[in-house]
Amino acid sequence: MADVAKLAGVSSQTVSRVANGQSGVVESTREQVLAAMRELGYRPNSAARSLRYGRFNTLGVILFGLSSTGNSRTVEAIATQAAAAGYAITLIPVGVPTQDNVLGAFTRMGELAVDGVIVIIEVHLLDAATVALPPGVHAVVVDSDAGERYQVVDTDQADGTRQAVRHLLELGHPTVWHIAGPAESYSAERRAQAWRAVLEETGRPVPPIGRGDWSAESGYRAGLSLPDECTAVFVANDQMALGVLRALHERGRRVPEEVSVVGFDDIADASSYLPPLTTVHQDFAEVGRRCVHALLEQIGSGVAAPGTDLVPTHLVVRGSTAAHRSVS
Amino acid sequence: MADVAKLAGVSSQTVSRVANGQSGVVESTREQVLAAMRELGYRPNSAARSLRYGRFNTLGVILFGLSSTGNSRTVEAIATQAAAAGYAITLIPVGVPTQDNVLGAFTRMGELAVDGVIVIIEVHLLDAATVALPPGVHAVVVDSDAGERYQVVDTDQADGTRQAVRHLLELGHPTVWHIAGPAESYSAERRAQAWRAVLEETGRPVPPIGRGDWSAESGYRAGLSLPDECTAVFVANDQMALGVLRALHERGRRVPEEVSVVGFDDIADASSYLPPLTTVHQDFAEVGRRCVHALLEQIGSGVAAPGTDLVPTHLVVRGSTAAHRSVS
DNA sequence: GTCGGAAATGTTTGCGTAAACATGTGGGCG
DNA sequence: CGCCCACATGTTTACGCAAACATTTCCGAC
Repeated sequence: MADVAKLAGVSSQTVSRVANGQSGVVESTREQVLAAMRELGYRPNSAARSLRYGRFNTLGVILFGLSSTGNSRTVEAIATQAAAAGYAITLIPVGVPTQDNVLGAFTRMGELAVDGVIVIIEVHLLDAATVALPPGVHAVVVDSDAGERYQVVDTDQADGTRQAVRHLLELGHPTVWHIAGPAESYSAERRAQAWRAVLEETGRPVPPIGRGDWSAESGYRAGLSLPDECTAVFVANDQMALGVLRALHERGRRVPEEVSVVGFDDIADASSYLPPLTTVHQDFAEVGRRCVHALLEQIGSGVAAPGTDLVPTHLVVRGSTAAHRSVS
Repeated sequence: MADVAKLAGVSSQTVSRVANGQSGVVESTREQVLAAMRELGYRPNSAARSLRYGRFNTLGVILFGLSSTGNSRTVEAIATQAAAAGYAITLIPVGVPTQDNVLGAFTRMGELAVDGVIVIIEVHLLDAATVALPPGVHAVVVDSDAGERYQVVDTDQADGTRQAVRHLLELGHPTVWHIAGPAESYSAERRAQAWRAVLEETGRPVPPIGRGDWSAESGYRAGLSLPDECTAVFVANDQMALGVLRALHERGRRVPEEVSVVGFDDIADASSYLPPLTTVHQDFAEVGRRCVHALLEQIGSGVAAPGTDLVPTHLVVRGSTAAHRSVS
């Protein structure tokens, strides 16, 4: 900056004013400064800026992985929304979501150049009081039930599940089987609980639960283990549903004629599955938007407002569900 | 920091030494300082650190979107690898990859707190000399042919395509149709060129090319337009291949008995498609690793080494391809 | 006892920026 | 014609940290 000032024949303060587009600089001077900037390839040093302002204009995102279905879309929405507000986002990946690793990420994050963090670890470790964010850090948590201690943005998992299960029951299926996600996952647990609740409320038998790890492959394995009397399955995400479709196909059970399948997420591919998948639509982008909005508000006001913000879901009926026909 | 120093009864320099784990601090003093840090919840200010050191320990990633299949996996690998080297990564999303937007991102990036950038915009704008990174910025570009001006890490698109097309020809198909990605995409063009080259080398007729936008939905539409005489299709990515499978299914054309389909990417779901998809495996994680490695080296040495680093690909044969049987 | 030297700790300084304050310069108005 | 004010620009300072240098302390050797 000093070099620019010298070349333009002005003080560094004037350069600063030009760089920030402040008024009070006469046009001819501005031109000179801009020319000097171009010539020297001047670019402001954001570290110094941050130091001066005490803010980084950066948000951190702590996540377990981008590969899991919705995360990348949520992160994308966060990035877009943050960019619109003049914030950059920094990714803090946590390899394996063990307690130690998560704690480690929180610690590192504390030293990172961020004004606040969004936590998307998908694992209900935050519920345990042993794992806590450093005090004084502005944070918004996605998909957790730590709503009493943190500001939480969550998809309305329970409602989406209810819609899915009721849809199947209304089609005349005697009951609905369930293939859940990993037990450590908060979302998986929520969906499983809601599934069980609907069955119990309506007096249906509750079949044993299947488990997968969100991957299509695990869904395939779970699908192979489904008993023959099963005529309706609610699968905890679309990718596992894809695996279930394949398993049922290999076993010669036609979908939807013999078995109805419902997924969760409504990823872009779901409408191209064979058959196109009936699934619960989740608005990842909206989750991202609300996270950023809530976090920026928290940073701006300086106070956290614990509580849970639920983003609605809705069932999208496609070709993988049909009315139950009793075995003739 | 000054507060900690006062509370511990030492100078701020000693606090600094403790914070950085330097030697030359007697145990009792260290204890006191650590205690004071804990009590005050002290966390070092990374802006000041960066300002002092002149480095941010942060890499920027300029990308078009995380939704496109491989990007999220590449970014994940980048994040993991960077974290291992003590670097954080900052995402710089570019909404629509127009020239203006990309230029804008480059400009913003110049002001960002990063030591270098990885560009994953998937669009061959960088080839045009009109769009250039700010001079003096350390950069590595993914999937581009700007290898003469930048350091490029690329998947061996051409070789993967050759393997795919030859595989189909060896199965006895008279020729191979192609459904390409968007014309703006560098990868799409590379794959289309390689496909055409193999057909020409082997003296096969070159059928008209189909186009999609990488989405399953667009693959579905392209699949509906395939003529009846088509017995083998090479689709530019797995998601479009999924759409093609659906289109063929709806048209009553059996895969692989009547039509063989090959995809590209080998995403996790591909093995669960109906039928499991034969596809070209791409090592996204390796791409990410090499990017980070190359970039860190460039930052360390201060000099760029333009050139292209090709990550190999290989064909994974599954159930969507079979020997050609002449129409009887 | 004194001196040298090593180890522990303190002091000064500058990284690049922008706010706050200081200075200069010109024009309008009484 | 002089005064004052508005506006353009310059100077000083502090942000938090750590390198470089300065000082203190303590120990052993003579």
